[in-house]
Amino acid sequence: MTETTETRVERKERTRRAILDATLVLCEESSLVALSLRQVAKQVGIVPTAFYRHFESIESLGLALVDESFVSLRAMLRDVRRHDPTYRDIVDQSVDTLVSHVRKERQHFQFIVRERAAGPLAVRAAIRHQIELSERELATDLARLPGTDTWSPEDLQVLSSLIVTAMVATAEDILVAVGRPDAEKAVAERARTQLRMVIIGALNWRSES
Amino acid sequence: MTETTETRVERKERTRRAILDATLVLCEESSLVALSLRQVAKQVGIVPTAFYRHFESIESLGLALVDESFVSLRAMLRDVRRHDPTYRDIVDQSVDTLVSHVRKERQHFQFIVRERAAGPLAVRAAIRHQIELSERELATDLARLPGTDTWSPEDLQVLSSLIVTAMVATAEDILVAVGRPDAEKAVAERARTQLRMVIIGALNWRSES
DNA sequence: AGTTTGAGTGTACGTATGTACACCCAAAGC
DNA sequence: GCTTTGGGTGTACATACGTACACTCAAACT
Repeated sequence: MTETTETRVERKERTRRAILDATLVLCEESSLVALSLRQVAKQVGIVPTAFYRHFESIESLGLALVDESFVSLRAMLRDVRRHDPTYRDIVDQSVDTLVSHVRKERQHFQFIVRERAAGPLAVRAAIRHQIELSERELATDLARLPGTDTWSPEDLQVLSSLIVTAMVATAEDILVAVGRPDAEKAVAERARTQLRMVIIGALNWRSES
Repeated sequence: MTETTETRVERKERTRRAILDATLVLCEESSLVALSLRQVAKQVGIVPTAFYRHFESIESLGLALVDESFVSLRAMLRDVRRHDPTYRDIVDQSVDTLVSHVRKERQHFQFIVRERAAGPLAVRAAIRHQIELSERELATDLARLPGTDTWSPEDLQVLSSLIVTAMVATAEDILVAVGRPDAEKAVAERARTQLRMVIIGALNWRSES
């Protein structure tokens, strides 16, 4: 018998976490907009009305999950940045990091990918905003790389938007392929090739326009 | 008084259409998985049980809408193909065609974009399959263009997947920007730049690997 | 003309939904 | 020690849900 007398805030935090986790589980095969407060409560093991002690609506629950998801996503981006930027290796590193993070944070990625297109309006807006922030971060990173000296800020932004789009699509494909190692490898290989194509296009860009 | 005595199949087809249209309207601010048969019936103006005369479930309704949506999408792709392939103009043509088709078939695009990520399993699978077909079609088109003679079929497939991904993302952005002409222009301009970057990358590809 | 067919109706059910309200009781604060 | 606070409970209700079943009635078939 582990007699851990919990403090009040600890207990509250624990059920809050349980609600977030339960929602991620339930969202694996549905979506926030098709999720009822009662389903969540049942999954958590609390009575429906207790839900309101933590969130005022499913929508605000969703916003909390968006914040949480992007915390781990930013951790991933920091991982990518930590490695030194040799042009060839940066691609392998980035894709590998993406694959492993999607696997580790499967539920969060799935949540983001799904609610980005189908969630409540405020949730969709929040995700769009976060992705836009990521694009800007990537743009400033790209600006530090050799060969981008002559680029305009606008073109850098456009390029990073293209890269983020491709990586989001790759994350989606990994989620579909998860559990089938050969399919996962194929997705990763394709992502690497696409990134290289984009980089080559970028390196030859200014000389063209 | 227009006394058009309808034939029986005409009448059936008319309510079937009404159901499809009503669903597209209701899906504009929600999703198939959050849609009830009764909502659809009410919107159409029939009694709930009458729904079953046309579809056996919301899911099969969704599959019908997927088919329908991709008919118009393929019409768009035919439009793109009709124009002669000068490398510079092909980009402008394609993006313009995309923008105008998304505007004209707004509901269908919105439906596809949303249900692709959040719809019932079978619907998601159907959409993935259709997009994969589009990628392959694009790949065979690309193979006919000058400069791709030395390409492997795999690389062509990878390239067209990248292009389709970018165009899907562009369609999403147009849907968000719709009604704000300046935002629409910005999205179109960005899509053009991205397509050019990709093409430049592609043209310099074989010499790299 | 008489019969069959089938889209659409109306009623009826068990179940799930969001939320209001009064309640409990242990940790927190005095 | 007594009071306050607040997470969690239980009951209750109006509403919405999917679907079963028995029905109508005009077009279609014979």
